[in-house]
Amino acid sequence: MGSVIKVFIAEDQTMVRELLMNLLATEKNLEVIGSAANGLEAVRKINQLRPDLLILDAFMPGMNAVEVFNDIRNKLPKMRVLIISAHENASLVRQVLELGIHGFVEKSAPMDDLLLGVRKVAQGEVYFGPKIRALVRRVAGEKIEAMENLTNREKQIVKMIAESKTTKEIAYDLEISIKTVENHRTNLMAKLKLRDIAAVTRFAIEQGMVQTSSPR
Amino acid sequence: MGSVIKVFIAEDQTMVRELLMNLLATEKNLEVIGSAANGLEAVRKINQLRPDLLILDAFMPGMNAVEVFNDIRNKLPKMRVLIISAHENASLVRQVLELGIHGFVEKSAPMDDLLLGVRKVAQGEVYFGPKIRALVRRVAGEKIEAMENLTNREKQIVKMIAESKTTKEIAYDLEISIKTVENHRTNLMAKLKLRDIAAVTRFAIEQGMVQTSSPR
DNA sequence: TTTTCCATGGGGGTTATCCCCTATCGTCAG
DNA sequence: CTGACGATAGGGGATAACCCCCATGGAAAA
Repeated sequence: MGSVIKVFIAEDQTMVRELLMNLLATEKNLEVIGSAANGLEAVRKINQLRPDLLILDAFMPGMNAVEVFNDIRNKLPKMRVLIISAHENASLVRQVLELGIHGFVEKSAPMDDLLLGVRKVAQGEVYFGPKIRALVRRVAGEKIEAMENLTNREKQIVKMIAESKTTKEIAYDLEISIKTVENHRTNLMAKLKLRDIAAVTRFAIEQGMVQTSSPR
Repeated sequence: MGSVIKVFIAEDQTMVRELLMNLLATEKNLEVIGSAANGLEAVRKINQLRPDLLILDAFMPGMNAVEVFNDIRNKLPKMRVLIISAHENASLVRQVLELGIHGFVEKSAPMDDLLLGVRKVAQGEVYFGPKIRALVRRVAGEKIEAMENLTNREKQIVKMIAESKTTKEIAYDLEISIKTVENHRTNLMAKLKLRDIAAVTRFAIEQGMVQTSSPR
């Protein structure tokens, strides 16, 4: 590969964004062609600029990395993606693996690991930071597995329960009977081995399905 | 102030830490005398190095900024502290204000605001980033105030509810009658304007009273 | 083609939550 | 001293949550 690789940076933390831009400016073969500080801006600019490599912060205002990726993957199937994240979130890591994203580095990693990740992913290889590798090993099981056992309907209802919706309201919203919602609730709680609404709510928050600052 | 200000940086994100160290190295009057990537390491080194200015990440592995500050405030009462945070957490901002910390800048703020914050706090002034200022205005009233209106008994019970304890279990644990617990629950929910367990759970998590990974 | 899984709906019951009330006793501030 | 507040305890009732059970139709997998 002799040509220059066009890089786009999507990162809401100004400090990190600036650092990356300065850092990559000194790299041969790389050219930073743009940046964004939130998900929507990122999607718009990426579609326009069509970079070869996207460095994407895991959590940005509005959209997370997976949502951004889903919005652009079909339009730019050859683009390579490196996720950087402040948190080693098990659920996110799993989604990232499933989506076939090429790299994931935690922000607490040494700078060398970050640069290595950028270079590897830029060259078409795959790279995961040390903590992410450890997490992938450790986490193969646990709640993520339980989460996978939930049907789409059940996931939908977990979220609504954690948002303080009552069974009646859920039934109305989904246009199904109260009894069906009760059955789904019973089944999902059994699968997750949870016994009450408080536990379901904690689970949903942990999985990033709802925020603490939900309505009501 | 003609003398050189000794700065210590506590930040787990390597990128941000490196950026700050490089950035502050070019500042006159400032000298970076050390850094740490987690709370314990920070406390140890700060006690040893006795910096004049501490730049402290809000959330680090093991201890958060408030815990670190509480550990060192009495030993180094004249040290100035600037918090930097990726999240604009209402509860944290309130604690920070109460503790008399001198500055708080969000990581998504422009670099100019960050540098301004460092300079102001270093010079003995107070500085809060744009989003933090907005948050303080917006939030001065809402849930934080409500939280303050809770009695100790009520706070205790909020926590237990969010930990999936039933009314009966709470009554047993606190050695009071079920009816008293119900009354406390009713009162606290009215004060917080919450209508069900899911909302109480989200509130408790938001306030840092419980973790999502609670038992059960 | 069976079998398995999912979504749907219901019967029937126990327990917990949620919402009104009233009331006593002690403490602390005005 | 009086009034406000917090912690305690209770009555009574409506609704929601929680836990079994069973059944059906469709889709997907074996």
